[in-house]
Amino acid sequence: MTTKKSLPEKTVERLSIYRRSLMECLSKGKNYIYSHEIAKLHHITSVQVRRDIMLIAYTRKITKGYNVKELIDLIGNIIDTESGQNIAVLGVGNLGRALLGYFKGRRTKLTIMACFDVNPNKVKRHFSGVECYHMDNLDEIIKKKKISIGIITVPPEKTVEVAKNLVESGIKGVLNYSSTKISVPDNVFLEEFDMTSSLEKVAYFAKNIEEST
Amino acid sequence: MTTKKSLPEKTVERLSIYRRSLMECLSKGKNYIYSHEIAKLHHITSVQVRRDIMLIAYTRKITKGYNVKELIDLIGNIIDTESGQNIAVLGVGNLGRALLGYFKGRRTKLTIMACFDVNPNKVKRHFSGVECYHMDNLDEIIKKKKISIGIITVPPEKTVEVAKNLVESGIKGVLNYSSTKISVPDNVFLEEFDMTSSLEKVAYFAKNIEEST
DNA sequence: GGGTGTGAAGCCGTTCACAGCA
DNA sequence: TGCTGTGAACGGCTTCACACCC
Repeated sequence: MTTKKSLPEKTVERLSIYRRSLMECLSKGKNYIYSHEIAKLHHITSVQVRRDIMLIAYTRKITKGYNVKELIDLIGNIIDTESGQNIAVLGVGNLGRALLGYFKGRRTKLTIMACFDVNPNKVKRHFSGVECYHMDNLDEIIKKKKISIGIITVPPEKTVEVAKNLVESGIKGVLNYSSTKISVPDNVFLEEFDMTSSLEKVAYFAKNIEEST
Repeated sequence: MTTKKSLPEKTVERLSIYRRSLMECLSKGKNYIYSHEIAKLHHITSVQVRRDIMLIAYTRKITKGYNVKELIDLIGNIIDTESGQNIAVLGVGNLGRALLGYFKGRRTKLTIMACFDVNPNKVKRHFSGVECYHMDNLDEIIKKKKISIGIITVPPEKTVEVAKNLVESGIKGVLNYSSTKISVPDNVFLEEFDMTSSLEKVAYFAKNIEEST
């Protein structure tokens, strides 16, 4: 359908970040912005910014700087869906609650519609305004609330099962924060983030910087 | 000094992950392992695994499969330091507590020695066994406890200041989970992770998978 | 001059294809 | 035959260098 073939992953990430700071600019009354200004905000190069914008900007009217409002809309057209997408958080531990708090009251097209846990003390309570359901009702709620994205924050030993259930319920994207890796079919997008290995990576390079001086 | 020039970032991340599952193997009494077995555990290719190991394995005695114990030690030699490294968590919100819980009782060479907050109700309390100090004492504690790595989980508006203080206290590595980007001198290793943009990325690709069917 | 858009080059990381060993 | 180690090809992303416009 759409001619726009899928953007590079990195570009999508950056566009999302640009948009946030562009919205801040707008709220400060700044209506035009240069690529090098955006670049400075995010500590990248202006070429990088222009490349990214190039990939989404069909219109080519060359003026000085970008119209902030227009750019925000342009990014929205690409990364949002018309109707928005619904999200579930799996596991209401500290990390799950952090995420719930994080997204509370954001004005994007992404809405956290439900969270799940196995702890009866958490079920039926609300966390950052989001109701908690029992894992047993996963399939039902996902379908009822038309949830298409799941964020996994359950303990390692539960991860594989939860992932399996998500996929079976027809989820389209999974963000896995558990240290246990999962696999999903090709028609589900998977992003995994391992907090331990990130930290060990930082430790490794911090050490090496020290050594090389 | 060391001839081993800095490893690729991705390799370091994976080695850290390999080690975790290797230790699990060992505890199950599995003493030898093939590259394709490691690969399967992490859903990557066996070539990738062998490449990674190639970069750290000076010795070349070709047998069938790797000695698990040896491999663990080998990875440790590369990514750990002799004496270990000390870590501080900045901000004891949900995310900070998640991280503190996460690393509690891990047997790596990385130890969380302190956490910091501005909330007087948190200061002096212990979280997952780690004492919480007031942000005002950052410099003092960092030096006293020889902390070389900081994990930032404070709210966006505090991020820049906290980062500045960390750098001034002589920190060597920073892992920034705040949505506000920071900049650090060249002699400090910086890794940033933005939860919002990860989620928006997943949403974008989840959407696109759907469309392209 | 100070901006933007972009072909071409470069870099980094992954995969292919295959040699060599048990 | 089945594994490991590795040169070479490949692909994705970033940077260079420069044309073009106000």
